[in-house]
Amino acid sequence: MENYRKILGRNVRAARKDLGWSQEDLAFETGIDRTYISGIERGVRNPSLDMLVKLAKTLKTTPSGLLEK
Amino acid sequence: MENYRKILGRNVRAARKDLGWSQEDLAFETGIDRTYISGIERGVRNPSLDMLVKLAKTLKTTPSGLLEK
DNA sequence: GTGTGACTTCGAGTCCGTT
DNA sequence: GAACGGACTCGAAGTCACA
Repeated sequence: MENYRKILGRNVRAARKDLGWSQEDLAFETGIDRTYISGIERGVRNPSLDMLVKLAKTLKTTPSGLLEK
Repeated sequence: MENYRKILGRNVRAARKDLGWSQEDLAFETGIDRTYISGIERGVRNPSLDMLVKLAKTLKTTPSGLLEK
């Protein structure tokens, strides 16, 4: 089973760095806690669809895009 | 804001019907409760990433594919 | 065969801190 | 700036009876 938490983590981190943001910046922009962002990027969290949508919007991509390998 | 719960619901229902399955069939194959499947298809639930992965695998698609418009 | 409201339980998500 | 831990709150997970 492919680990989609890891895939999501990689994609979030890449998209965030593309924007030149720190985790704290992304936390502020999304309104999501910074420790939670950290957990998502490390692949240890299991976020809800609403979270994926928030992240995707802020990172200027789509939920679908965040889950592509 | 596009409603990704509805998008997911539409895609799950379409993929399920493509396989000629009832909600009960899908519930059995995924191990998820039938009423929970119903809630996802109607867009009233906010499923986690792990749920999306389970559904995608059983429906022979990908989490990313389930979130495309 | 599906929609729906109500319910309990446990993990999603927040907030504080330290390394 | 980021990883990690503890304690907390609230909503997702999971189930049921009934329409």
